[in-house]
Amino acid sequence: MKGRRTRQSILERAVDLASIEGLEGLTIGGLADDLDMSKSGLFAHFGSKEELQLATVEAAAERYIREIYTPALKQPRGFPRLLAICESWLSYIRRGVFPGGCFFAAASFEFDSRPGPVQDRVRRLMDDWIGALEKAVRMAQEEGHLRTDVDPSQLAFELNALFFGANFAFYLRNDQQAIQRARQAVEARLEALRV
Amino acid sequence: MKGRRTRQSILERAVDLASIEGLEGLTIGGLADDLDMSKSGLFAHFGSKEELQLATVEAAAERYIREIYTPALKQPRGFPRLLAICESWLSYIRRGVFPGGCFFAAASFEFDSRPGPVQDRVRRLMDDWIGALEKAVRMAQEEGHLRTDVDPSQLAFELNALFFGANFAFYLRNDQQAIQRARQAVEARLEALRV
DNA sequence: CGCATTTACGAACGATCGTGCTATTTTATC
DNA sequence: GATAAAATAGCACGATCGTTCGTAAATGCG
Repeated sequence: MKGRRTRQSILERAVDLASIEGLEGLTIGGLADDLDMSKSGLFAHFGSKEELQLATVEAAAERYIREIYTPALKQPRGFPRLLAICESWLSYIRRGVFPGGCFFAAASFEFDSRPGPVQDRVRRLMDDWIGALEKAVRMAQEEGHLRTDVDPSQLAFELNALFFGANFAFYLRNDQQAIQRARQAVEARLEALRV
Repeated sequence: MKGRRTRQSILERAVDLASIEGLEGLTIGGLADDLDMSKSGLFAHFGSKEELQLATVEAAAERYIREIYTPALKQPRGFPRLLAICESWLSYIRRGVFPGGCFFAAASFEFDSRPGPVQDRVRRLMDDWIGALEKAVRMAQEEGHLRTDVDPSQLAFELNALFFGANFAFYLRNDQQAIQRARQAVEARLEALRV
């Protein structure tokens, strides 16, 4: 089936564009022009703009997991893996995996007050992501690598905040030191909790 | 002049709406309907959508400074004022000063890849804000309240990241503990640097 | 009050939005 | 290679976008 392949290439481009213009700024006609295809031809793959947005979020999630989470899982569970996730996140910003900055940071702030299926999906994915961070912390504690008097949710909150802060400083403020700053804060915090 | 008064009330509403729908999602017709006035009547106050966006950013900045910065300046310079700025920020999120969450967090992520006058203005304001944080840190050091081996830019980066993280967790994830988590992280970090 | 100025409105423009139809082209199967 | 199915294109729709313009109403000053 050629349809599936076309659909996938549409979504890859949609993810890139949405990271720049936002999921609402994403336009069916504009996306079609960008891909040199007809509006109706593209539209037929999704049936509605909302379905396109949901599919775009899904494609972004796959890229996100592939670029950040999966590589870090190669590190042994515990402190090394936790650190690898953090480094992976910062590298993902530096490499510009999404041309407009972290897709999910942008989508989180775009949809935090726009109820509907897209918000629901973004929220669930971010819950999963924070959950993955918490799990990595908990495993580091279970392995005896990390002090147990710190709440995994608390540490996951702080690490994620530093990631978003790095994205903000790097993409809006063009602060070339942003990633180094985030790394320093992450490592200082983790090092202090190391047993 | 009645025009100025009308313009101001338009902008107050525009700020609220833009914090929910975004500055691009803000619509002249929609804003006019919301205020029970004509599209062209409202339009005449600004002359273009971009001017409306710029004026909205300006109005949001005034509210931001009035709600966060000015109150904190009543505290004596040094550690008390630095802590007051942080508490003021968290309180500003809890109180819902902007109905859709922090206007500037949203605008920062919306415009971080949209070059133009609006991005320029948002960037400058955020530079000013981070600069104000740095200044508060530096004053705390000069007063002998804070260790001098920490880079003010580094600490300002970390504090701002925690603020954005709190906004994210509070508004998208509906995490009622978000503000408490941010406060804990802020206070732990500042307390550790206190002399 | 009268009058000049400011402010607001109504209607309309071309462009673009998402979406629905029908026709044509391309693909996959026998 | 014929044929059924799938994929894409073309065209048009109503709605809404930002914007313009001419006119009416409201305002403020003497």
